Amino acid sequence: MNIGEAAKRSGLTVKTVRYYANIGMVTPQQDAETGYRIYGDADVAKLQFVGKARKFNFSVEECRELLGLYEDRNRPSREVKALTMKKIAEIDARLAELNSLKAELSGLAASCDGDHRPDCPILNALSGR
Amino acid sequence: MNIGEAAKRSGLTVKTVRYYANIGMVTPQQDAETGYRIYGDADVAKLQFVGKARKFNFSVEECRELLGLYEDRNRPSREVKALTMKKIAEIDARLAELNSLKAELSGLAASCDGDHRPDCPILNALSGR
DNA sequence: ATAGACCTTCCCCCAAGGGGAAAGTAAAGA
DNA sequence: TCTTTACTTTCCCCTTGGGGGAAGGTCTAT
Repeated sequence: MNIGEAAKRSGLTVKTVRYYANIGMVTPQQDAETGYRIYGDADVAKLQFVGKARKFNFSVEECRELLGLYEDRNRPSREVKALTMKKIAEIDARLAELNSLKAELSGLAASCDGDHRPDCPILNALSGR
Repeated sequence: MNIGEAAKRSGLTVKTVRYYANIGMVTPQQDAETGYRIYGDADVAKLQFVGKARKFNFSVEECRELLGLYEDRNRPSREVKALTMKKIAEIDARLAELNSLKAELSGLAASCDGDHRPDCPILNALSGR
């Protein structure tokens, strides 16, 4: 099938599918005459795989790694789990960061009347006073 | 003072300070002869202000807006509070997203033995099986 | 034959700077 | 005074993960 159909079946955009081909992540066959990319069912499966992994916040490089593990029928599940745990740890770090940020901003917002008057504790805090 | 001193006092890198000058956020005077940027105390205060706002996750464009409000001695504090509340809402949305992501990944990780055997529920989930 | 829907490569764009080259300037030591 | 070193300038490419669009080739239907 052509790239449009592969994109539709995998739920990705044509641009994205072409990008994955360019970076060597999912490399379809190519029609020597027209230059058209030719996708098979296995390619579409890989595209879907990568699409899901991306939704799980894995970076493109991590997706490449996961895809390698996915294709290796003998790899230990340990490696996949390690990657997943690392990703969870990253999310935890980001959660902690955002939570403390939210607490600080909430504190600032609570101290600001938010009316027509110009006095603003938020700006005062930002300006270091 | 020169850009290096301004950077040190504001806690930013020289690159960042130069970038802020280029995009018109904090525009110092310039020595007509040497082309050196000349920063005053007011410029350093603005740089510090922007630095703090950036740490609070405000985008550069939002910092520009906050800086405008900061310089306008008559603006209503309402506007500043609105910007802050919007930022808090964004953080909340991101927190919700990350939390659900973490739940899904944790579920996957828990179902995976993570040993030497090749069977891996994580990869199975990603491949849609 | 020709229109419309595909496809290709190519190049620029986003945020928010970082890295580094080439060249000018300033300050301090020998 | 000369030289070294530190500092500054502009310029250009790099990052993530593609999006937008131009110019041009291809395919399908009428």
